[in-house]
Amino acid sequence: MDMDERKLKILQAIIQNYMETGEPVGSRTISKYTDLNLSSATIRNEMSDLEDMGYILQPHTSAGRIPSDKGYRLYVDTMLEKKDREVADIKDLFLEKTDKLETVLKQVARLLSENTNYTTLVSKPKYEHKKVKFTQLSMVNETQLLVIIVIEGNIVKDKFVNLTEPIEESQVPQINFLLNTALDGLDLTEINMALIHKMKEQAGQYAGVVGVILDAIAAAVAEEDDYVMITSGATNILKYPELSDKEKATKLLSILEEKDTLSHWINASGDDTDHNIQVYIGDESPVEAMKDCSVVTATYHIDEGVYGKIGIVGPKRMDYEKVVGTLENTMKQLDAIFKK
Amino acid sequence: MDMDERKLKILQAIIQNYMETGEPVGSRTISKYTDLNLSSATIRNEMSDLEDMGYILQPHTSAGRIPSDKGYRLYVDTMLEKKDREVADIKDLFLEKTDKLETVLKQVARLLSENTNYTTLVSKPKYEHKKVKFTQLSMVNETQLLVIIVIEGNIVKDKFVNLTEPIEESQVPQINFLLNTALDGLDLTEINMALIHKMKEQAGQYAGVVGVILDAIAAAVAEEDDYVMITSGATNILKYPELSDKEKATKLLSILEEKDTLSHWINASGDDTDHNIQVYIGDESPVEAMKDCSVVTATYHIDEGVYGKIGIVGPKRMDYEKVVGTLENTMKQLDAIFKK
DNA sequence: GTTAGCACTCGCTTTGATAGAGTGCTAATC
DNA sequence: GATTAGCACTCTATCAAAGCGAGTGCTAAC
Repeated sequence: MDMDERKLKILQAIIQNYMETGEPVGSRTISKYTDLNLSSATIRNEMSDLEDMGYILQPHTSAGRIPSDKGYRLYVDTMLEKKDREVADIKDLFLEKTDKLETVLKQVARLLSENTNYTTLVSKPKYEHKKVKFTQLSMVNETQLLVIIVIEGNIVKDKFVNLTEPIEESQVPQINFLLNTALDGLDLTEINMALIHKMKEQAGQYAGVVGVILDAIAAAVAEEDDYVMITSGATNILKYPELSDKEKATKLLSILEEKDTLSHWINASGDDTDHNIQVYIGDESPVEAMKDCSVVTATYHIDEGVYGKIGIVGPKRMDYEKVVGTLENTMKQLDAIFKK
Repeated sequence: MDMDERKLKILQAIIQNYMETGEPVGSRTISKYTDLNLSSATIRNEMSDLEDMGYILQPHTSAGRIPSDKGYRLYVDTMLEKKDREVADIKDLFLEKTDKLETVLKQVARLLSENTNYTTLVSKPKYEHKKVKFTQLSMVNETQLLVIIVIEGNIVKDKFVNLTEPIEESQVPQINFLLNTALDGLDLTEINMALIHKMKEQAGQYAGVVGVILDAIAAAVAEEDDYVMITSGATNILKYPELSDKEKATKLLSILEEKDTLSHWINASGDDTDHNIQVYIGDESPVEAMKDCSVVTATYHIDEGVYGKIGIVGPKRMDYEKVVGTLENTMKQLDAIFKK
């Protein structure tokens, strides 16, 4: 038994109807559904075939059919029509290019979740392999320094350092210079024990201070894992009956609140240049609690090698056309903003 | 009709039983409940009185009684026993005093929500009336500067500034000095249009640059409102049947996600020195969506005049003793850490 | 003042009956 | 050979009736 044009049309009709209503779709519904003028009996035969092929399934004997994961997959792969989706101009959110990246990402997340009525995840960009642009030391008092580290992509990290022995204000510029010459152009991953050791040796009289500062820098840089996911519209989950029973909702919301699992997964998927859009349907997602959801992800690029991901989570019957379109548009806008 | 010892005991028994089970409490239950050896009939008479006085109410004619807001209020005001509550040492969360305040607060929130099984809110401290400690300019490239502002309490703000005309590296220290002399010891609220105007005049040849920088500083300082609430354990809400029906849960979780309303309320309540613990039962809370909850708040102090609030949100039948005790202990620990 | 006893109320659960949506199969039709 | 009308069948969802049980209020006795 193989697929033909008519079966595809019927499958599409089932999926579209199910997306709107969330109820199993019966043969009579499809029969009345314009275009293909077929009786419900014929549709029934075709549906029976589609079920055998695994594209749809029946919740119980006397119910209509709903799409299976395989059905959705076919739909997403071959039946999506691309239309231009309007998204409010992100540029307007971005008052100046100097604004905090985090603020912008939060607003993008909010925009997307309000626009789609699904939940939005945004991962802050990873900058593992970025280089140190410069560091800046400031003296707070004679035993405390403030270290500022600026990384490519204008990411700013700050850290206070308590010194074991007091230093003179006049020494600060020298130490600062020492640090900058040593760290200039270094990859963040290169700031490790070996480097710290080596630099201490070169630091001569400042060995002690420099050691403490480097430790602080390493700590500050490592801190990035701290808070890498932004979520918005988590409560949208509760709008969809198939996700909102207590047990599922609790699991989902917990996962969203924790952020750990998500951030691992979403970052693990790696850089797929070209801000490829990926669709994970049900079990295709590696996160157990999301097996009743679909997730659409996209990659945005801030700078060469600095990228993050945006994900939209909704029920399997989410409006893929809208979500994919909206994400594509958003990516285009983000790229335009960052590329300049 | 007035209150006597016995009525109080009965009320207490009702409340405690209801807290455990969440079910209306009947006269027979209380009758079997040790101490006061009274038959269910007597208890019934007393309960009828307590109902007339407004301390308890009946969901329907043939059900037991549940405490009213007034009942809880009496309980909280007069019947709480203080016991020392153990909370994991917060000091251990705090690896060094140099750690980011936000990180610590997040961990405190998490600790509290896990400890109590309720939802925890933490507001970041307001620093409206704090003074500028110093600013530090760094040159990124010839038309871009990085401004760092350090405020009392070691709060660090950063902001990139795009210049309309390029400057020389050698000018940066001079401008920096100019800024520092002018801003040193200023209250943040004093950084306003008038000041900016005045400073521009004094800045002579640097008027343009200084103006742009001051605007940026004003913007950076204003940004604080951005993200002042931390929440943890929001999904705990769903553990309590009286809060977890779809409608209530959606409202509550939305409020928690938005954070705006909460932050207004929790900050509006002002500084009540002595980290006073406040209990809001049901309607006593000004937030409509929380009328089925109770909220316990406490104030922590980071520094003279720099304080934030911690709130714990749960069902009205929350374990007030535990929550109040835990919060008191937590406050003591936080104070000990910050005071030194 | 306390308590035993009893009639009564009311929500929750179970049961059974019914309606309705949908199917699969068969036989007739195109 | 493909399509369709027709029918028996299945399964769920809904509703009412019945019974249960927890709890009450009141009265009369202790």
